[in-house]
Amino acid sequence: MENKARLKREFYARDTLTVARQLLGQRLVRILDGQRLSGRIVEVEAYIGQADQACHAARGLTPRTAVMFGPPGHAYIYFIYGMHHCLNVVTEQEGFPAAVLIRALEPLEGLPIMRRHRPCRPDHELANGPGKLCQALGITRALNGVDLVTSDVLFIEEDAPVPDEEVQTTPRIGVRGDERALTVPWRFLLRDCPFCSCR
DNA sequence: CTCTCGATGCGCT
DNA sequence: GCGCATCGAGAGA
Repeated sequence: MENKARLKREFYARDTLTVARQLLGQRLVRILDGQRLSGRIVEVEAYIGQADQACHAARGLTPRTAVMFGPPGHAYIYFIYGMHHCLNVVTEQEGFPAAVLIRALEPLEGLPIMRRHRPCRPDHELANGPGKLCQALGITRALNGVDLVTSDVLFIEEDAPVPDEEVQTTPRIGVRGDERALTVPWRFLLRDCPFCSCR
C-alpha cells in the first residue's frame, strides 16, 4: 500500500473551519498491533473557543479540556455516555481551545480487523459515527494527547482533496447550548455519502 | 419508516 | 448527583 505524506503542524495551526473543511478526503491512519487500519474522512464538526457553548472548553481550562488548550495537531479523545469514545483534532494556536471532531470514515485499509471490532455490521456502518469509528479503529482514551504529527500509532495522511460541489454543511449533531450553538453550520460532510452518519 | 429509551463511566457543580 | 459532541434495540405505525 502506497504511503502518502503526513499532514504537518501548519495544517492544523489554522482557522478551525478551514481545517475542518480541508480534513474532508484526508486519510486517518491507526497502527494497531503492527497492522494498518485507515479510512477516508467523510464527516467532521468544528468546536471553536470558549464562546462556543457546545465546545467542551466553554467553561474554561480543566484537566479534561487541557489538550484542547495545547498546541495544534494533537488528538483530543474523550469518553462519553459511559461507553463511547470520540476523536478530535486540536486546531489553532496554543492557548486557544478549538478542535475538529471526526464523525465518520469510509473504511479503506484493515477491513477484516474493523469487522472484528464491530461484528455483524455492514461495511458502510463500520465507522459512520464518532463512537463507531473509534470502536472500529481501536481508539481509546489511552491515545488522548497523542501528537498526530509525530505519532507512530495515530496520524493523518494527505489524500485526494474534495471539491466544493461535493461538500455539504449543516448544524452540528447532538449538541446542547444556546441558539447559536444549535444553529451554526459547523458540520461538514460529503454530499450523498453512504459512509456518513445519518439524520 | 419514526420515535423512545436504557446502558454505563466520569467530569464537574 | 446531574448530564453528557452516542449507539442500538425495541415498539408502533
